[in-house]
Amino acid sequence: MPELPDVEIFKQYLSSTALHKKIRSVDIHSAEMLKGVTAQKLKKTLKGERFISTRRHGKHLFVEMAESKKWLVLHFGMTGFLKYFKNTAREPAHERLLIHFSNGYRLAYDCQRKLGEIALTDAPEVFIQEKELGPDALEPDFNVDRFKETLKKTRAMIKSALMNQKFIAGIGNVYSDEILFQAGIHPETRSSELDEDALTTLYSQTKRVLRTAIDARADPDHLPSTFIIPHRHGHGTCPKCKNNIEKIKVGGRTAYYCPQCQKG
DNA sequence: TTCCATGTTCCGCA
DNA sequence: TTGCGGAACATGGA
Repeated sequence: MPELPDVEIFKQYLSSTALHKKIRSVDIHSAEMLKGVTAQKLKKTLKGERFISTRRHGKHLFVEMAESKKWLVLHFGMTGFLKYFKNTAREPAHERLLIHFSNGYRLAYDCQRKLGEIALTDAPEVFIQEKELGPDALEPDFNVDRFKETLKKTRAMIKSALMNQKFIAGIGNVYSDEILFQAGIHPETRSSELDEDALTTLYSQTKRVLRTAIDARADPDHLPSTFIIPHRHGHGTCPKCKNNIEKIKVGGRTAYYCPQCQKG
């Protein structure tokens, strides 16, 4: 489930495995996932390089190269993840990009449904601007005033507004449900109708939920029992009031919420 | 077999 | 004109 917390974990994973190692060769299995760069150009750019640093903005991961100073950009769609391995037995099933290092290890970008994206950019800032991405949900500069300002100016349903990457980068379907549950706000509430108190609560819960998820390594099994995410499938019950969780469509996406605890 | 899924983008309508 | 909301996209599992 690659939303902000998941991508943060991918960033930590890549940083602790694949940095500073020489890239011997690159295999591109699904060239249609490359955006704005040809397979030939990407291979040529990566070959002989070393990754030296990583950054994350919302759901995008940026990996800097030592020589060219360019950045590899990875977006994970609904099903993407990374795997660093040596044994072919550990090779994932839907590799779209495979980077071979001179130490014999490989870094696979696996994306079963191919809704992710592989790109190259001169700088993360340039990419973020071109994509018109909003501020990262966890960046310190994104304070309560900017959060309120952003959400007051749209009449979209609050769940849709939280998921709009041009407003705030990093929140997807699953964590928007969690944030709204923790804040006690109904997902279909019009964003512009939220009062100051509701917005203040929503802001602090946005930060808290995302940080808590990162601390849990974005693993649903490690999330607090007070979270709704573990009860998000099947016929779950609310961890606060024990009533049944409702499943509805909001802006075309599946939303789970507690009708008792989340009022419009 | 049909439906549904955590992602973004595109198009029609208000 | 702008922005919202549903459909489409690619693929596979229930």
